[in-house]
Amino acid sequence: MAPHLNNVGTTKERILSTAEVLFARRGFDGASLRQLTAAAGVNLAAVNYHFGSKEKLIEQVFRRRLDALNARRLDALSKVIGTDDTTLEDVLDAYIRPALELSHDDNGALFMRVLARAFAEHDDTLRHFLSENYGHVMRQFTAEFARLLPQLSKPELYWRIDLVTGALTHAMSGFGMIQRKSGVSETVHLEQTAQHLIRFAVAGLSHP
Amino acid sequence: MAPHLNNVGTTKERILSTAEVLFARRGFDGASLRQLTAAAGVNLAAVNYHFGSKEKLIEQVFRRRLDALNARRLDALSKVIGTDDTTLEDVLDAYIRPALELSHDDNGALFMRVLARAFAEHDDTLRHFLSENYGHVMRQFTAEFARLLPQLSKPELYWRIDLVTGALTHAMSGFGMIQRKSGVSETVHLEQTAQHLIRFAVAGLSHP
DNA sequence: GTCTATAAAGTGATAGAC
DNA sequence: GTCTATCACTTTATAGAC
Repeated sequence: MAPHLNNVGTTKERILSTAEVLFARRGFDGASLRQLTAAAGVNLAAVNYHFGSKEKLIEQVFRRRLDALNARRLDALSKVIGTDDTTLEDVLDAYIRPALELSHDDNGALFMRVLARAFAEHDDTLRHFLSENYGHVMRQFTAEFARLLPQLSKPELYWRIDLVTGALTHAMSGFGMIQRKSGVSETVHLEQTAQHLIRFAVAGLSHP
Repeated sequence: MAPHLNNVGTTKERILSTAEVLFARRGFDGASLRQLTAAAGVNLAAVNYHFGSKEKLIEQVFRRRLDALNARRLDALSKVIGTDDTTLEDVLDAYIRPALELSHDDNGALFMRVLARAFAEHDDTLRHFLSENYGHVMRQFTAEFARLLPQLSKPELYWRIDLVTGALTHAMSGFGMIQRKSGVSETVHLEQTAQHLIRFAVAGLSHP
């Protein structure tokens, strides 16, 4: 065996995949370009050649997953709104399910951990990047929550969304590592988890 | 003005307070001993003299706050249990209020951010240290939740506690930075926040 | 596009004077 | 208990050969 964690795909892809794993495990500061390029089986200089800097590599790690994830969220949302009988469950399903499904392919679960880390870091540069590029998604979901929960004041609603977001981010960063019982299929496990999270979020958002 | 962030107290105390601020802002890896000792207005060598290593300094940053915080939590818990009419609200109040009160003195709010960071890091050494030293607190609260929510299966209960913990950790790491409306006193603001969090947690734990 | 070599700065930790 | 000076490394980034 080669002394690499990752030796499939192009150099650029290998770097991105390996970065995801190491950023999840040791953080953005904790994972050095030397560890990363060694694990990816590429040359140290390759990161700067392909991405320009470590900072830009970090951005690309987010972009690779979030572009697809948020597109699927908005797509799912557009399919449940606009009718008279849209429920809170429907909207939450559109938000939660794409993230849970992401947790099932290759390193998707690790990416959710990277996301949770970024969330906790409170780093201004990163927050600005995320809000700039993906803020519209959260705004669209928030508008829908406001429509479905007209009895809540704006501050009250924002409080609850913030709490639910904290809970979901935390839960999803652990999901994928949770042992599912033998005899329970992957599909059923995902379905059960989705129902757990959705019911919790409904209770947290709509309690009297 | 001296070029320091912090120049009151003993050297050891200055290091601890400054470490709390910088660890909250830049993370454990992100804040170097050089930045830290410069900001504290002490000599670089002082950290190793007083604490032995950066790792042990980090442990002391946690100890300084968590010893008091968890003692107050257990004290509050002991005062509400044992009677026939203990409610879920009472138990959650015993868990949440000490943390919110901590957020109000000097850098307490920043410590909650350090805690949220540690939570997201998934670092084994740190998790082991926290579980070893403060795990009994969470176990005692969990036992009380189990007693008050007998209709929930063990896995179901653990799921919900995990989600609530994620929400509270996230919320408290932001608390203290939230602008309170002028005209609302510090005491009232804390009371309102406590009620928010408690009601959310009750809903999340006890929904059907 | 990939390599080696190296620059320039930063890291935790320590020895030894005061 | 505090200081300076320094060791031994690691960090990101880049210049220039292939």
